[in-house]
Amino acid sequence: MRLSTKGRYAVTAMLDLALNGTDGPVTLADISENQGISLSYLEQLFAALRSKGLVRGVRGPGGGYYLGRESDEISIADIICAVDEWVEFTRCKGRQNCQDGQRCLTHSLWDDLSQQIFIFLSDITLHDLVERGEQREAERKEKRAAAAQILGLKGRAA
Amino acid sequence: MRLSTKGRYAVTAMLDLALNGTDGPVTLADISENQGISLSYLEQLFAALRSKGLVRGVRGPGGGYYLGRESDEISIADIICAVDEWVEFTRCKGRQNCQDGQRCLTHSLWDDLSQQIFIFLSDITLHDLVERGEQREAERKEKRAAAAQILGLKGRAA
DNA sequence: GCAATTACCCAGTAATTTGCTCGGATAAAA
DNA sequence: TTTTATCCGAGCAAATTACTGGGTAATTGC
Repeated sequence: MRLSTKGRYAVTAMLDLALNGTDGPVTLADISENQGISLSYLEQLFAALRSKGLVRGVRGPGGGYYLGRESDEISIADIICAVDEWVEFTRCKGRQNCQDGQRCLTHSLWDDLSQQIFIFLSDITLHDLVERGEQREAERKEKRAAAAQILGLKGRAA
Repeated sequence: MRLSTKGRYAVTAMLDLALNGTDGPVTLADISENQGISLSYLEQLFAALRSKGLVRGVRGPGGGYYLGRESDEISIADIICAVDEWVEFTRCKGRQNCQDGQRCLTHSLWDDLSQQIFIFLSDITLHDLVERGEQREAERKEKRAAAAQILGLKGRAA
């Protein structure tokens, strides 16, 4: 598993899509402005995402991108693997000195850990994140309302 | 959170230390050979690990490195953060267009996820990995023994 | 004392990755 | 047919990764 800024860009872009793509496609120009990523770089990322079926492009005016599947069918691992090219685990390829247990042990331990991280991120979907975000948002709103009421600012909070 | 090959190198090197450092310090030359990392690069990594107290160096012949703490007191997150310089979350620093909910929402969602990965890796210690490795090793040995017995190769397995 | 061995330190640099600019081509809506 | 958008690819600056090679400082065994 690998987690770079590239992966972060891809995830935030996909989140943008999940949030704003409910009524019509979202243009890369919009995402570019929202997330502060250059249009060309987004194009690169979305080429990878598209090839993996994670997004669907619609050309022409009024066009843009849709999610390729339902947001609860797209895991964070899917997204990161799509753009990070997933250069396979370090299974001691080529290094023949890894036959005898001791030496290769650390590698297999790392592989196990890597696998765990992968599974962890495979269990989190775009939908989960959005939902969690809404929940937080609601909590915050509630807190603000409660605070406003305690302070007697408005009688009943907006 | 960030997870690069640099972090992988650091983790496998620390695993090497945890496995082989029980009777005396381990030299970087050994780790270099075991893990296939250049000596100088290891020095760089260990300078960072040392500055965070994760390893302790001993100079002179017969010297090398010890773990700085007990292996169950060193988390994977500790190691990765030590070498990856932990360039802070993208909390929309500088970008003032992130005031209004919608735009900054994706960023805070990413931050949440990043935080979750961090916590996940903070809960896994070197000791955990080593132990799990031994367990796997034992399972494999058991399986081999059982297989040998079933096949009647040795009567009782070694 | 002296030589060997190790950590420690730092400057330079090749290779790779990241993220961007630019210049286009194709598809669809207006 | 013009405009809007995805698509496509070459090229490039900056950052990061990983290494080479120069040393110095501490410790050991002789």
